[in-house]
Amino acid sequence: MIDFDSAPSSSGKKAGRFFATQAKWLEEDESPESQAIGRAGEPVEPPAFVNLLNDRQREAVLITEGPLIVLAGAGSGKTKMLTSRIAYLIESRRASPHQILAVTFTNKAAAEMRDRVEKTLGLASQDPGARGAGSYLGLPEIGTFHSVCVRLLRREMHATPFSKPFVIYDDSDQLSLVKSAMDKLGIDEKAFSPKSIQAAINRAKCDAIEPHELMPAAHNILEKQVKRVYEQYQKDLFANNALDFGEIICMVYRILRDNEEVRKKYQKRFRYIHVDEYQDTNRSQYLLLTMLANPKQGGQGNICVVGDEDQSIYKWRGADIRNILDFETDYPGAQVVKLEQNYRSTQTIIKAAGHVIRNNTSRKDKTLWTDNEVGLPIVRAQVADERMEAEFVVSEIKRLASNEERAYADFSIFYRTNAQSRQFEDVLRREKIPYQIVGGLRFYDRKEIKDILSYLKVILNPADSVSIKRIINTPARGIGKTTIDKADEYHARLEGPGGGADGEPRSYWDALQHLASDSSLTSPATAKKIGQFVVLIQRLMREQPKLLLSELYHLILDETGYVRELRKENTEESLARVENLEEFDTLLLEFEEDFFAQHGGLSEEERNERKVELLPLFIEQSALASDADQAMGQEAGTNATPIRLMTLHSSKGLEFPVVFMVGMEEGLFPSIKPWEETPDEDVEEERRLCYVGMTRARENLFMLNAVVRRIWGNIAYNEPSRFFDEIPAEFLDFKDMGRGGGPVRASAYGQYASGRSNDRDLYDAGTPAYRTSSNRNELIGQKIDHPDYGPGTVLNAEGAGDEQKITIEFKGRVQRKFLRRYLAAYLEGSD
DNA sequence: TTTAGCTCAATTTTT
DNA sequence: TTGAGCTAAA
Repeated sequence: MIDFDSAPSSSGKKAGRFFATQAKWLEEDESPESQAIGRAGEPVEPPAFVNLLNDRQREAVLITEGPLIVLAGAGSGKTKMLTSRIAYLIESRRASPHQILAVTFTNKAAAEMRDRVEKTLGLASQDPGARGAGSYLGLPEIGTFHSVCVRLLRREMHATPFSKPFVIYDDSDQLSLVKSAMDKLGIDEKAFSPKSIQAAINRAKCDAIEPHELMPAAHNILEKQVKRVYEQYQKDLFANNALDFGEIICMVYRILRDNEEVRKKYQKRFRYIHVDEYQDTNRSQYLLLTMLANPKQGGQGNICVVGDEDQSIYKWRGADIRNILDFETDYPGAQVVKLEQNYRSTQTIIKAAGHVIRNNTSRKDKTLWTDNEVGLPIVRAQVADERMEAEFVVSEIKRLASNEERAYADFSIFYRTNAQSRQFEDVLRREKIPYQIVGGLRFYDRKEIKDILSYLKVILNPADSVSIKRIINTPARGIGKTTIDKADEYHARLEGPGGGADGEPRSYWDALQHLASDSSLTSPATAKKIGQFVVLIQRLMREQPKLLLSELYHLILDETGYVRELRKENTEESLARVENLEEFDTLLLEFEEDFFAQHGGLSEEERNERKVELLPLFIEQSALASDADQAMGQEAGTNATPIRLMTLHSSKGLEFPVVFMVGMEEGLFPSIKPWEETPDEDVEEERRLCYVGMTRARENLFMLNAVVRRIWGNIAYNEPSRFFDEIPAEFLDFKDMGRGGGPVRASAYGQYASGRSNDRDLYDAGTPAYRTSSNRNELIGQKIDHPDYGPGTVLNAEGAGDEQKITIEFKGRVQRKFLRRYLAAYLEGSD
């Protein structure tokens, strides 16, 4: 039943004995109930860490064989269970670390899991070199879907279309390539937005659908164009030696599906597979897992998936909730364990959140409970507007910080959309309270960092046309649009039939080299400019093998004058970019140190030999890393632990003693358009988001709505969120400060069109922002007869109510702006 | 080739 | 309202 032969020989006496009794005991009875270690009379000594688990967690740890789904509620000790399980598999010699795979969705989750497995196994102190080294030193393969797949692709390069190291394209690189593909096909960007085509391609990739499998409806032009672009895009992607995020997964799936040798290798190797956040997996990830684990495909069937359908908030990104709901069908004989005890929050919070989520229909039967204190009621505060909202939150934070001696790091503010952060930032800055925006612009997404990374990518992989185009005129060297167009054209000719003399495909880089050496193709001046760029890149490529990564970086800066240009610009922004580049320098140095530390004890000579590995490794991690550097972006000079501001989505997986959920208003949260039909599933996803937010709070939870809110420069009167209605009053402490800002006027546009009524409503709600903007459209095009200017037409309207500004065009294309209230009398059909 | 003004769009974003 | 991206002028 269990193949012990491949397990490493037992080194410790205790482990060996444990192992032997364990095996005997498993043979006697395999039912899960009997597997609870520590039963009276059982002569088994389980590792101490197993006894630190509750009954359900322990059950999930001890069901090692066969498919297992763990439905883990919020705060139920899921990570503890998973790490214990992995440690237990190793400790009991069921598997060597090498045979264990665990996939997560974020680097952070992977890092935490690695860390905790090490700690549980007591390895951390003995072998500092093992830190973060993943499978190098016999630790389990723990990583994100993407990092695990990229490592596999590097190992199995022979099964990929690549012969040289590949680079990874992020979303903006991808968009560039989509645009260039559209350009090649002569598709007008105005007729079909590149972004929507990019989104369609990614949707297909989430479902592991290849271009030839797309079946556009006969009358659907958009779908037909998507198919064409997708085909071209894939060709270009591979010609550039590049992968996008979706392709990383799809390619591994296809390799496992089509290449029996590789499939068998990994099916054999990964004896125990774990998947975290299973509710967020998409179709392609599901198929990939099937290839590795499902016995129907030859897998060993030991797959443990952990998830919570109530926390599935990424349906819109391709997550397929069926994966979790259908697990038991996909894996017959699957065992189910529910972790329902919450260790995080007060009873009030857990019960209130439970009432909210109960309104969803598509869920499994699972009820969270807790032994914790009842705690304080949830504060539901109604404020006048978004400014008051920020003032109230900050004053509460100040009050709790002084009265209850809470650290700023104890607080967190969650909002639905990033745009909502501004009010809070303003007030926090004014009050000199340190704060940090979580999940804003990634460090690696900053322009200056992306520019330098593009240089590094081109040095590593000159076939990468997207990166070349990014840097060919950065900093400016007189290569503008005209020249780029010419180069594109020439490249297309090279690529086309009869292009490469030897039949080899010609890269963009090749085209540039030709253009530089043959001025008859363009002009002497242009050829010279291109030539300078080509020489620069060639020099960098030549130097690369001799240099450390950080030295190469400095060479790039020197040769391009990148920092010099920024300093010359001497604006606040450009100087901030210089700082980021310095930060990047530090990052490179740390990366090098880590690398050499991991391969500890290298001689000078060996170091010299291996330093060429640095560049590809760094490029890879920079593409896949995101929140590792999340600590950055903190305001300078605020060393104190900051208040965290983030979207509800970013809050998943975190917890805070005090949580403020703001902007709890219909239209904003749940995010719906009142004038459109919103499918129930969409509202359910919003509700899960609300559930996620609430269950982040340990002790105090505040939920706020503003009576008036400015959205996109328009004024909106939104009803309080329906989620308030779903929380029984006994859990709420209602504070109404809605009139604090003075009398509330009705909107300029009067009547409110929503079927919903709410007896907690204190005001006749006005017009939601979204409606105002449609009224704006009704206004545009209207005729007017102005006493001074004569007849004219409304061109545009900004703002709302009395302050609304209207642009009018009169005879002779004369445009004037007026406040609407001065014009009301002259407008047709005006109120 | 650069840049100043204009239009247009506008949830959420683990990689 | 904000910003990104693009067209018309310097």
